[in-house]
Amino acid sequence: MTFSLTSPFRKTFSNSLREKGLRPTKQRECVYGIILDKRDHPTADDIYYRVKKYLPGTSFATVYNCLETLVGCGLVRQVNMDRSPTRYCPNLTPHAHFKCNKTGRIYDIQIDEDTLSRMNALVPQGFEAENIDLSFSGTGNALEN
Amino acid sequence: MTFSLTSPFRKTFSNSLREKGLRPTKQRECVYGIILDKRDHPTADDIYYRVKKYLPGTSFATVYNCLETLVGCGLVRQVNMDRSPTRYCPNLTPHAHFKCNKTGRIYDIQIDEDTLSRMNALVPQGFEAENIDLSFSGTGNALEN
DNA sequence: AGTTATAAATGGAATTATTCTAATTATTAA
DNA sequence: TTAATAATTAGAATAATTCCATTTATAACT
Ligand SMILES: [Mn+2]
Ligand SMILES: [Mn+2]
Ligand SMILES: [Zn+2]
Ligand SMILES: [Zn+2]
Repeated sequence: MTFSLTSPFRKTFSNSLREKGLRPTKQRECVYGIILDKRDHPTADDIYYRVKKYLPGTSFATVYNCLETLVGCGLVRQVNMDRSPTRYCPNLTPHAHFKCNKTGRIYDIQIDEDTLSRMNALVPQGFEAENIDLSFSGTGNALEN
Repeated sequence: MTFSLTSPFRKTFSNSLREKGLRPTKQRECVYGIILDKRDHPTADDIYYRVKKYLPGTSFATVYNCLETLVGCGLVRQVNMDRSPTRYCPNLTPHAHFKCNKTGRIYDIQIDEDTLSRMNALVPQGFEAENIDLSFSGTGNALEN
């Protein structure tokens, strides 16, 4: 059994890929579905093992390939904290990340427009920022989930 | 010839180490001096080759050991952007980093108190942030240096 | 100064996340 | 269908960093 996206997500998925002349394969759909399904910022490794439950033949290289493709299409975002393995996030709104050093869990933190524009205003003249990255680490309650 | 710190820095250096019962070795002094000397956010690799000019017998492991020690003493900070090699920064004031995707150079960007406290205010109740990390990437003029 | 205890430095091997390569398989369009 | 092309696969390669066992340096104490 393959991992099937629900209608609205499947539409976004195949449109985004086809716009770039890429093919909506079952591996790509599965990887995307898994990232959407449990928004816990999984690593490639995490994703690999989850994908295997649906498509047992999937290789590690494929997971990395799919992730690169999905990032390239703007469907998911990479999250890097320190030197730990890259994590993947389907939340496309402007948001920061909080990593709890006790549990290792990563939480989304919304950024309001005001604070966001203040952060952007830090960038001096002559510089053009294409990307902002804000992350916190410390300890956080794990009440949610 | 060993890399010698100027008096005020040497004082900070040996005090910070001795506070933790650590020894101010010539390798540690050299690594610290190199990071202070050219504030270009060098990688361990960069630092290794610069150190070798002063202390040719230095090993890679030692550079990593010294860096870990200096970070532990709060004399330098690690800067991580994406998955690229860790860089080292002697600027201990609250500041963000801007990476130019064309040149690879990393620039310090000061953060004013106001913006800083707004960023801190994003952290929800129940979470205690020990660290903030703000980084930008894009294109920047390389006029300085 | 000389001895001893401990910390640090060293070279090389090991680890680990990620990327690359060459061969096979799937998808699409004609 | 067939042919062209793109994607997947297994495994090798890469690269930053860490680990390990040994040697050397440092500092405290005679
Ligand atoms: Mn895992
Ligand atoms: Mn270099
Ligand atoms: Zn997120
Ligand atoms: Zn800096």
